[in-house]
Amino acid sequence: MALHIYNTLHHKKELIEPLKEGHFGMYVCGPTVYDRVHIGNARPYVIFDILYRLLKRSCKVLYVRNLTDVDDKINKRAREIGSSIHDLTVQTIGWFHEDMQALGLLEPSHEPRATQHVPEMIAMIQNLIDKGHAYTAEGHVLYSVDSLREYGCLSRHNRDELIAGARVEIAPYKRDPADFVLWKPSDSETPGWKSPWGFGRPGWHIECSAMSCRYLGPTFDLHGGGQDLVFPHHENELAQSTGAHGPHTFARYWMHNGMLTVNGEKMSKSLGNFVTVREALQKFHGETIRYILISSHYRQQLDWTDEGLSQSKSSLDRLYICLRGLVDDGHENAVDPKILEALEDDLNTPLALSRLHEIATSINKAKSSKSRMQLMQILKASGQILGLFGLAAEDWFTWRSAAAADSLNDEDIKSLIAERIQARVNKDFSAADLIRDKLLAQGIHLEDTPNGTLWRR
RNA sequence: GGCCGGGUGGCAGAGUGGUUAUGCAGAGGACUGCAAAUCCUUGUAUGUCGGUUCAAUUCCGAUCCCGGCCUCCA
Repeated sequence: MALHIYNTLHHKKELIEPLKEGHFGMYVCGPTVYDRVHIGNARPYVIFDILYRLLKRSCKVLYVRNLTDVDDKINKRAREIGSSIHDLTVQTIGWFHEDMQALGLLEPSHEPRATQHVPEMIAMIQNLIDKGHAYTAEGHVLYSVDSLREYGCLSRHNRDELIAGARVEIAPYKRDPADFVLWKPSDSETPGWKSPWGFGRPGWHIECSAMSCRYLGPTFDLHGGGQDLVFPHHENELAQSTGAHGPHTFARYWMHNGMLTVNGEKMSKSLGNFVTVREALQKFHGETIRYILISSHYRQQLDWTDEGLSQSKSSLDRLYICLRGLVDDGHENAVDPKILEALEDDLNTPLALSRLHEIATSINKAKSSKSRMQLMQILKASGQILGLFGLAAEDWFTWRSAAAADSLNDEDIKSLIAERIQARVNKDFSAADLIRDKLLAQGIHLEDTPNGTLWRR
């Protein structure tokens, strides 16, 4: 089976066929760098990381994920904390990379920054003006949604509804309330660039149109992000790019992930109900966070709970227990075909995870050590396409969260285990059990095996 | 109001027009000094009401409820 993905543009699953055989170009909207990313922000990055890993098996993939480092929220935050915009964005980008690394993400091919592509944006805006898709008004350049018949086709909004929408900002310089800003004037306090329309800065959407074209060309394969970007961000990107490069298609496939919720409500900065990736990492390993993020289908909503995290931890423990004793021969191992099949069917990660557990069961039931080892290698390779099993099993079991930094350290644990072994040799089982209880109270699980006592957190 | 998605066992979460995943938690058994891990067994799950059908959790319609978007959003 070949890869099928649900295309937002056509509202159905479609066979993915690259524009250029053997090559694949994808663009994912990255963060606006004024603050730590939260778990909801991280969901698409994890999802598209898995798509990237899957595609890389058969194609040369150009994966572009931008960094938005010019935005009014950045300006506001910099003012609030008395930092320069440059320092704020550089620091936030550093945090972002730390968080993404902790979640086990591969680096994209390109991570373009908006501020480094202003000339491309200016050229594109000029192009839109020349083609009659944009107009200038009071130092602004606005996109005229009226100029593009298909405006609204991605989000299925029609023009009448947009005009009726109560939340549209009706600026006096707009010809139409639904027109959106391509370029706006800056004063001496806000960052800006010289342009044919005066000193100013780009609007929100133009950077993605300009940068996707710069790195992937006017037509490329797949564009993705969260469902909340469908309108207005992606609709407007589509309008800009189509206006500038039409009639060529912009992105051929659009892919959007469902929202993360907390107590059934969307996790968002404005509601204040968000958990930053950083905060979650204080208590749980990045792989546990990744596991919960892929334990439901990417287009479904996912409710973020502590219960879900601990279930994910337990599920991962089971898999890592199976990988104990695996001798990695360094060979590229085969991924289980059923897992590939699940992923190729619109990235069905929960089904892929269930298959991982079936393999785990067969490992535990394996009769010969040879077949056991073979299955272990399949399990590891199969998990890795999901971005799991980035650690050796023993490192997974001994990992200690920052939140538990004052709990027993490895040396304490080892010496208590040694004490207990001595007690068991002496048949002093009550002393041995006392030590075991003490460790368990600290979250340390012991396992007596024929080859000695194993422990895990 | 418009557009879109969803309601599955104690919890999480897939597939599927008939035999009904997977994990977590629970119960019983095997194993163990006892545990743990593991294996085996186990649990009358598909919001409600209709329709189509030999057969519906799955298809169709209605209805109730929940969530998302409608110019801050991943």
